[in-house]
Amino acid sequence: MALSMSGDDEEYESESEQQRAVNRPKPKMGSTSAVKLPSNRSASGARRRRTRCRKCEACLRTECGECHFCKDMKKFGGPGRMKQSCIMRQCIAPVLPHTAVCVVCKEAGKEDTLEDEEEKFNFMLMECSICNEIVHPNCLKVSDASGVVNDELPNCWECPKCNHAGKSGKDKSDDSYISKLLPQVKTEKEEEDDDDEEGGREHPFRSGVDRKGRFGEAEEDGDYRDSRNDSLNSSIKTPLGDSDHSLCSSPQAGPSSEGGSETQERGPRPKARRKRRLPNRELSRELSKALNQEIQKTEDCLANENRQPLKVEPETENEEPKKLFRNGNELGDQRSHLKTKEMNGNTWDLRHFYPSQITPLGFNRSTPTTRPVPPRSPPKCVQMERHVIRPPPISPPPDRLPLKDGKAHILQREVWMKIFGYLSHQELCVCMRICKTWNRWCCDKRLWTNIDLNRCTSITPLMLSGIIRRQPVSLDLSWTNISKKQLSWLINRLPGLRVLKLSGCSWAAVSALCTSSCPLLRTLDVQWVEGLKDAQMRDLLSPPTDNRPGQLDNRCKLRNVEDLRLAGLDITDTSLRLISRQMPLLSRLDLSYCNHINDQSVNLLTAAGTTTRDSLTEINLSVCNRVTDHSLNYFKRCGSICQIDLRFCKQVTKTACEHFIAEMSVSVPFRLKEDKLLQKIS
DNA sequence: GTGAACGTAACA
DNA sequence: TGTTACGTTCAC
Repeated sequence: MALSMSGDDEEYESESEQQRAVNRPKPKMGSTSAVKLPSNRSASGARRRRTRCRKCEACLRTECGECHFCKDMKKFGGPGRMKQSCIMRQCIAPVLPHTAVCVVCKEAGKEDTLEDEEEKFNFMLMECSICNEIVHPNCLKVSDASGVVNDELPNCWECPKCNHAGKSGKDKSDDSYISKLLPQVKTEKEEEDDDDEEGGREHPFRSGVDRKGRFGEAEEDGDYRDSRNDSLNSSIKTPLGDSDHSLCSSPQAGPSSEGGSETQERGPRPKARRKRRLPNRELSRELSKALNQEIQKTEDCLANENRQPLKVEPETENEEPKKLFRNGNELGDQRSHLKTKEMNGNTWDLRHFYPSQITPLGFNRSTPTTRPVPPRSPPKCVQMERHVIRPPPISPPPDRLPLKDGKAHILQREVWMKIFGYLSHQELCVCMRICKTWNRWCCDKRLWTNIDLNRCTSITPLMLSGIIRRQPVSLDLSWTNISKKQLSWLINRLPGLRVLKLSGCSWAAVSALCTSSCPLLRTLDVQWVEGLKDAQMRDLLSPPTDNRPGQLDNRCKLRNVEDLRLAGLDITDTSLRLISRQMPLLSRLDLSYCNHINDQSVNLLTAAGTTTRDSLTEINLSVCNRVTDHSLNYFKRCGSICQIDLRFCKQVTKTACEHFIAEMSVSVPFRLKEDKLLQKIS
């Protein structure tokens, strides 16, 4: 490529223009788009394309063949126009290409030849996210300069020059809002870093506790004990994304600088740290006021650190973060009931009236008329789609916790991970505030396989990015006011999602499933979804309607679902026909509280030639008042049936159940676990 | 605002 | 040389 990596704006532009003139006299699309600078005019170097790390979990995957981009590929029968990587193979840590060299010495990265962590850092190539220049930190002869290492992306920092000049990926001069808020938060960390330096290196635990205490802004300059208590309190309010604060604005780390960057300065060399910008006390006050807004900005910061161009959208819903905090304690921790006092009565009641596992207790079908109306309009999440939120790698470095004296803690990361595995998500959020290393470790997706946002009254952009960063296998968004756009955004970024719970959401939101492909989904919970009837079910189960080239796929989007929860829906046999055809792996089906379900429905599901006849193992027909004793005869056809829930079916008699058990006992022994709840004796 | 399209960097 | 896919532009 003829582009100069060290060239200034003019040089680059002119060259780019030349190319444009030569290669495409009449450009239809972008010309040298892959290397053309973003609108950031302060950039001084050509932007270097990054490439796969080839090591991360995503890189090691094979193409799914199912996603939008795979379908475009020629190998999968598409036209090959989009030229994008499989959604499942989006590299978590894209690296600089092998051809990248230092703009000063023209040499490649030399960290591999060194042992010492800090030396490694000084001799590795670092790309500035602002000016795009790639240098060895060691080659910068700037004294008393400070670079800010991007924790999220390998070999990425804000170089001392840009950092010193106060430049940003965003044009601060044009955005007083950001310039007012983001730097303040950074400064908070900078203050600590400065303190660290002044007082020598601090034990990471102590340092971290202070940090989180201040960050949560519970108190100003509280002592250790106070700040610990405060942090615990604030942790209860910790939102999903909140703990990413420290990750996002963590000034240090980077692949080779982990720990090393915490060591003392070495002469005039630039080092990765942040500069003091505000007195801490003043900052704390400011931070207290600005914290809510800053949460959203943190995500912008995060995205910015990922070197994605993004627009800045001021957070207009100032009270949002409070709600976010309140709901944060829901995260996967069913043990917590702390939030119930703070929730409105309606939501509180519903939480208790509609457990996810329906256990009919006599309440009737009319109850759902008090379906929780989302208390607020869905929050804006427009900008979320511009962000690339990269999930943290499995087993993020370092291997051991760096200690005050420069040594490493005796326990290895995996031992810590086992310990973290015993903690609730709330407690993990506390841990994430302790120190940078714990922050990284606690974000490991193995600790977040199940994220529960059930009944969060407001799903915010920050929460969405927090979810993406944790890549859960199971996600419960039941009774939330998530919007279609948000859900679509989520689904497309959770390729490994197996369990999705959307009960009580609106059809408007759930309809996102119609346009998104989630081939790995095994459990889908759409019970009590408002407006979900036969017509919507057809949309949900029918193949994609996109007929553009490469988009042809006649298979059901939910063909691999094994567990389908449809309680409380006004669906009829029309839907059941579709289900029996389109879901060959369906094993568990919940049709409780479905008033239109009758014997004929059961007949359909168990008819000869249907896959459900053999695949069904559990069926819930409780409180289906049109189901009669006759249905039990149909269930005798099912080869794999293990549980039939007919509780509170008015037209089903205990006698019929006992008769069923007696007949089946010849081949498959059943018992009555409860009244009209038939269960196979294993 | 969104996503398709595409030039071309990166690499085998 | 062929393939993959990053980063950008622009039509809708």
